[in-house]
Amino acid sequence: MADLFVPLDDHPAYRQIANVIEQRIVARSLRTGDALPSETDLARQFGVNRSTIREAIRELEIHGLLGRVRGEKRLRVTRPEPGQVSSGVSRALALHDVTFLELWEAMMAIEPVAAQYAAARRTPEQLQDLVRAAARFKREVADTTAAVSAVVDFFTAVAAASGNQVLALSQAPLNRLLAPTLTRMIDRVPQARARILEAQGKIAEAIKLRRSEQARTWMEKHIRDFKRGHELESVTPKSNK
Amino acid sequence: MADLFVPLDDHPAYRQIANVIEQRIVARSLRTGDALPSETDLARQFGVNRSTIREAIRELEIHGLLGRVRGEKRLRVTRPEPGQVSSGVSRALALHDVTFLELWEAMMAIEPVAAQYAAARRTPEQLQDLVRAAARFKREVADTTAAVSAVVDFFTAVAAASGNQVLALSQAPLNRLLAPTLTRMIDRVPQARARILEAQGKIAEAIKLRRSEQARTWMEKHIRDFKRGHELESVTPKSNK
DNA sequence: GTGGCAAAATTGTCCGACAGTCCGATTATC
DNA sequence: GATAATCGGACTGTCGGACAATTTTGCCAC
Repeated sequence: MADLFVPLDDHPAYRQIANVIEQRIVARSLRTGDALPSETDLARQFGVNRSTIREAIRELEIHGLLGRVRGEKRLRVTRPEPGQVSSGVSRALALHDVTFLELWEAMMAIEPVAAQYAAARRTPEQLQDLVRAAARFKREVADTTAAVSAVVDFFTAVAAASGNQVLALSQAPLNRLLAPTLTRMIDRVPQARARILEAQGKIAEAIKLRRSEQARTWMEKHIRDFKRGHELESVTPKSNK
Repeated sequence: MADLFVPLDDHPAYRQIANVIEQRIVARSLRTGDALPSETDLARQFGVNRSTIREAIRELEIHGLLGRVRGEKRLRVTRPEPGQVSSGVSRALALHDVTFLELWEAMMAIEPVAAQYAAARRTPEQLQDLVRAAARFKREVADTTAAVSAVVDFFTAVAAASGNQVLALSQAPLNRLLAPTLTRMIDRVPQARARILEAQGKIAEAIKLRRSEQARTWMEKHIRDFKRGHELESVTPKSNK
């Protein structure tokens, strides 16, 4: 079944070069923060033209392996940040026309667990971030855009507090997908804001008091609410179209 | 917490161009399969040099939004495939030095749920893929590399069968992280192979019979085994170093 | 050392060019 | 008439060189 030969694809020089540099980075031979040689120098070392180097660099830059600190010129090795990486994932998902149900199921799988671990492991700073996001929601509850953004930040803060980078990175793309749906929902379902407020309060409280189980079950309720909200919003298609 | 304004970094022309094209794609104004104009033509349309266009294109190509069918020259709009996207995520995670525990917790959150939905929704083809991966493990059980790859394929097949693209895409990066650990474990812990074999059998059976709960609990056991295996392997540091 | 300044280096962009290859149309062959 | 060989054009990958804008560096005075 599996083909005997794989097509040799990597031919383009810029891709090969990108791979070489990438391997250096993952092998830690080039370490985070190290500055890279200049493009001209790289071109000389690899024996190719600068244009070619540039295309290779672009690839790594996009993957978040290379970057420059604001206003600086020299390129240096950086660690890919969750936000950067996850944006690619969420765009991919958006293009695949994920349904709300798919998103919801994934959230249901991840968020409660994240909340549970957050209760167990959160640092004071992480707790503060989380509380602050909740406070922001409360304060900006009338402004839909700000409120939605606060909800997203709350989820992000919980995931960060879970002390698990894998969960955090898995969760990040979900946020971006949630935002549009949530915006509609929050506007059309009157009780949504109050329920979010309550849930965030309970979850934050549980995480503060290090009650893992409570954090988990409240997060479950919270997410379940989203589904109910979505259903309510869907069967009330009054004002659109 | 979140900054109110993002610094407008997009200055470089190649980035702006990339963004413009990207927006066209996500807005479906350019649709999957559509062929793009040639680089020369794009350069003309945007009023920039071809080199600049190339750098922009590279960006989209890497994100999986653009690609070319093997051996074809024209660039066309493609949908980012999970494999492509997830490789970025797993590389990012690897660079962040995720621990086995972090990985395990995430697997524990996602895989059982995926198995559960797979039992409910799998198509005959998906079932077949899954069974085939299990069979491959059984057959190649002696060859560590092949066996590990079969395990990964099994997980992938379960996730695909879940009928949930978000879960599938969340799960994909975990595989690549699992492989190295699993390789060591499977070699050092004698009973590992037998347990994997049994678990895969039970899970496949449950999915075949559409027993959601059973699929879920067996997957949980399966994943738990990994943790035990990892602990066993860790406290038996005989042959290395 | 600190500050300031001019020179050197570096990046983003442009122009022009060429070999290798893919595509489409034309022509030759059965 | 259908298929196969052929040819020219179009396009990509890569190259070399060039230039303005900005950053970094080396140096000098304080």
